[in-house]
Amino acid sequence: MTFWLLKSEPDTFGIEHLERQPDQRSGWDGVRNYQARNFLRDQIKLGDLAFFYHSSCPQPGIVGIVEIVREGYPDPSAFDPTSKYFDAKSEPGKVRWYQVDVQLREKFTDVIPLQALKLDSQLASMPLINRSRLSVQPVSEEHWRHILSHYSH
DNA sequence: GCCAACGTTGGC
DNA sequence: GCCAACGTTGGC
Repeated sequence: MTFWLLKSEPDTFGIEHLERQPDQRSGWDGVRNYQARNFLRDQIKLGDLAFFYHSSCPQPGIVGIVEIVREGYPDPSAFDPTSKYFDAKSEPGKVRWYQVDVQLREKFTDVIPLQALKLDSQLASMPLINRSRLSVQPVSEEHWRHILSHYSH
């Protein structure tokens, strides 16, 4: 069992969008970074939990928890010319990009702001804090518990 | 809108 | 294989 953090822009797909999906469940598509892809393809397992993180918005931060309900499988949006995630270099039959399916487990009543997490020395080693532009990242169990016990209610 | 971080591309 | 140019992410 591993913990994760998944970033998404709320203008594109925020936790409110997930909340409105049938069964509050959705594919996590559009990841176009190889390191993030490798996590999706190889490491994220059924039943793993992930923080849902809102980026590029007025209040960046953690907004809830999702559970992985399907492990890595090819992201069809890479092959769809009408998709904003279309990848012209993806050859048919050669899968480059993967997604998982997530289901909403908890929507926090308040955002846990990035601003607060950055001030917490216990969290300084999180990729969220010290590594830019990684949209899928592991969260240690220690950090997971720390964030839940100190910042969510 | 700016710009730092950093990943990708392509010429050599 | 190096590295400069370029593109994207994402906080501010």
